Amino acid sequence: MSVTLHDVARAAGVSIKTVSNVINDYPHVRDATRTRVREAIDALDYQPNLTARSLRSGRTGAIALALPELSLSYFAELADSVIEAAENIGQVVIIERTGGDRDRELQMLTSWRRKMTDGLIFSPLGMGMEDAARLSVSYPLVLLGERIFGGPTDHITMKNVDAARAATEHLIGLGRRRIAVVGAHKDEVVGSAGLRLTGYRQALDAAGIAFDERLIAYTTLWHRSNGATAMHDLLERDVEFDAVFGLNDTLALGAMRVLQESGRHIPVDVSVIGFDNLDESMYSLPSLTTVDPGRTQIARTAVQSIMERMDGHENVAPREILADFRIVERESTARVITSS
Amino acid sequence: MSVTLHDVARAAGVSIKTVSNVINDYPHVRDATRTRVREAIDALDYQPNLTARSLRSGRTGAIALALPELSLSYFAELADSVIEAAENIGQVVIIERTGGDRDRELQMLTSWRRKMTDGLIFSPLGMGMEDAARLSVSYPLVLLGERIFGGPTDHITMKNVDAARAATEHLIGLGRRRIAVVGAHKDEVVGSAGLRLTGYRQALDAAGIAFDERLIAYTTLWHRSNGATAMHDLLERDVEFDAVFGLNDTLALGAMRVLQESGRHIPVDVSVIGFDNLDESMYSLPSLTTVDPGRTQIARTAVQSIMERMDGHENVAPREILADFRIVERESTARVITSS
DNA sequence: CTGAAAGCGCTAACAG
DNA sequence: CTGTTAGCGCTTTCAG
Repeated sequence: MSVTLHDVARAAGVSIKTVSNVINDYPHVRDATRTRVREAIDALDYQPNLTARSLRSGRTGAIALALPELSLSYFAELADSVIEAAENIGQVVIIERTGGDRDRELQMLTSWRRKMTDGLIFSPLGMGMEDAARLSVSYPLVLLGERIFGGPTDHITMKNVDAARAATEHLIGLGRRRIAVVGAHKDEVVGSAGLRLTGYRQALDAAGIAFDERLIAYTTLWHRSNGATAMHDLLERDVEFDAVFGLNDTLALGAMRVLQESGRHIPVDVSVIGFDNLDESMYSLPSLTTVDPGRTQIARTAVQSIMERMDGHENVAPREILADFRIVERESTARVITSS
Repeated sequence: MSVTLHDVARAAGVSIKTVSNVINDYPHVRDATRTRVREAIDALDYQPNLTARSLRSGRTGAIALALPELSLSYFAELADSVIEAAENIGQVVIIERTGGDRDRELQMLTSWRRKMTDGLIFSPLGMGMEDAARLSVSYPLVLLGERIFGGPTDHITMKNVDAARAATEHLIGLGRRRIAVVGAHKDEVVGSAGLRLTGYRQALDAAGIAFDERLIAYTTLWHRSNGATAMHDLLERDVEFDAVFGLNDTLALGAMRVLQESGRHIPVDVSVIGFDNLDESMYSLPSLTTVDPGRTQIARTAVQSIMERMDGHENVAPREILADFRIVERESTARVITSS
């Protein structure tokens, strides 16, 4: 079997406590002893049993991350960021798929399997405001996303309204006045779509531009194909527009594609902006201007928050943290020099 | 603190052994006792401590999955499949990022953190054949991918050569004779690029079509933009072609894009096929014909293999398992009815 | 059919 | 500065 503290202790001719002290960098160990123990550890290739350590310490060193599915780019990149942030502080991440299904999300919250983790970073898609109370759990839980606000836990999300407003203002700053929106959800108030549409309207209002319902294209899902279909709708509607705000990058990419097929040139005829700053947006043709919603900050803060709640901050009031956003200017909104 | 076996035992008026028996569905428990214990469990909302169970049983219920990064769609979807497969048999998955870096991959193999898992599903990108011996480890390890063959562990991968050959034959079957390849790697023999190019050449040979070096476009990375750039190269090369084989979907998607911009119609002027069957290939315009490399089967088999190696099959000789592939026909290779 | 008790490998009081 | 010892919560012989 695997080598234990006892084996090392015997080999080094000390007690297991001393070995433990060396391993945990406990200061009061004589140098000679320390090196002797170190040698024994190396010789035997001793590796601590993390399970035993967990049982003793009550910590597992693992964080659960529950999200809809990794085949959605946004969540894949979110997971990547969370794993990286966790790794930086020596934690590992267990990923759980909910499929965006409300029942599975609720189930997740009380799952046995959660017991092997120190906390849960939870990104629901199916749950709504009416489920907020269910987030009251006895372990560190951090909520992500735009489905539930004002819940009983720390909530880390992006400045959807402000960022969408800034994105729209960016287009307005380019001289655009007829700005189409791709991916809106009918009658949604919270939720990414609702909040971002609010930001859009705020920017319009501030600039004195009238809101035109005909410029809004609705989709239920946010895949590339939905962006494409929405753009087809817009083109058929025969309404003029000189810019497009894709409510996320995937939509914008799909819309951009159809725009180009229709013979319009981006960014000369139409400027396009997205939201999410996915990796692939950097590589599209033209590259896509987008809103970086601060994913790494969200990930880092989420992990940090779990750790804080673990050691003593259990009773601090729930916090609402909004990550800083940033417009990433790329080719799709380049200023075009027109010869006059 | 949390409720333990003792608490339940006390509440039910039995010993902890009996409670344990009930929890583990041990058959020889009197019905009356069983229900009494069940009630106590419900009343106290008892949940077993998985860490303690792990310490005792020597199993953690978690599998590690080491891969380059989740922002690459292929790996995101692979991870999704592995998580799903693991979930089906009650295991969770810890994802580790290597960035495709050889040193980090080697490090992964001996990491302390691996100790919290029952085994490792390992998808290297930086390591090569010369590192095969490093895969000799004392825990269940399953190798994925095309970097190392004939190593000391179970290896699950796809039929790269056969599938690439079938993809090429699919194009030939459409009447195509000048088939360009996007994403080749210079002088590579193993590795996805090398193997798939071999399959391509086999199909050509079998059909009596001469290999033309000018139809091969090389790229180092396999992003969309690389597919686009490669296609630009091909077009500038001024060489005729009537079909494109993207060595993966991402490349094919990028290439398709540039083809369309150049005024060529897919599939009328040029047929395009990819490799990987990513989710997004279903939603492109036109939708992309591709090779489904059997990702779910790979994931399922990998998880299964870890479990088998855990209980007794330690000494079975390493197996090389190739998943079944399948051509997924979509619009990009639709047969075009030409009026003659 | 059920109970007592040992022990998985580790950490942390508490002694010395 | 180092050793002894008592558990963390569970499973599992071994007795009854």
